[in-house]
Amino acid sequence: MPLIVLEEGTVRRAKLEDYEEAVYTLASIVPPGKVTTYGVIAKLLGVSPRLVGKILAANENPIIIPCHRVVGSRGDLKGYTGGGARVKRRLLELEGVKILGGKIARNHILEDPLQPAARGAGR
DNA sequence: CATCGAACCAACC
DNA sequence: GGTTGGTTCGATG
Repeated sequence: MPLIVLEEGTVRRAKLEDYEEAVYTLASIVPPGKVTTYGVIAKLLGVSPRLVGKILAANENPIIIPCHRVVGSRGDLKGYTGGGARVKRRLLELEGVKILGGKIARNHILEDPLQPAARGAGR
């Protein structure tokens, strides 16, 4: 069972709009200079990574939603609407994210936005 | 490392 | 009922 939303005693299947809030929130808590992945968000919300992408793609608040801070699981930029992945890379670099060979350094990827700085600079 | 194919979840036609 | 999306992962060359 994917997800059930309760509303005043009413149950229904989860809609994309129900995930929007969660996805946007997770994306917005990602600090500058760091990024998260579609897979992570998807896992946290219990949805498929593509859904996350679709939500971010359909986000109506690209300004308050740093959708460019969401990248592929392997550090790939993947797509980005509103200019293309080209712009995405530029934005991330401006935030302080290091990108090598078109891929983001692993140390910039937050595997869990809910637990930032899981290991600090480490090791 | 690059490419191919299969899985996921919901929306759309 | 079938296809598509800002994906992901495993197997092969």
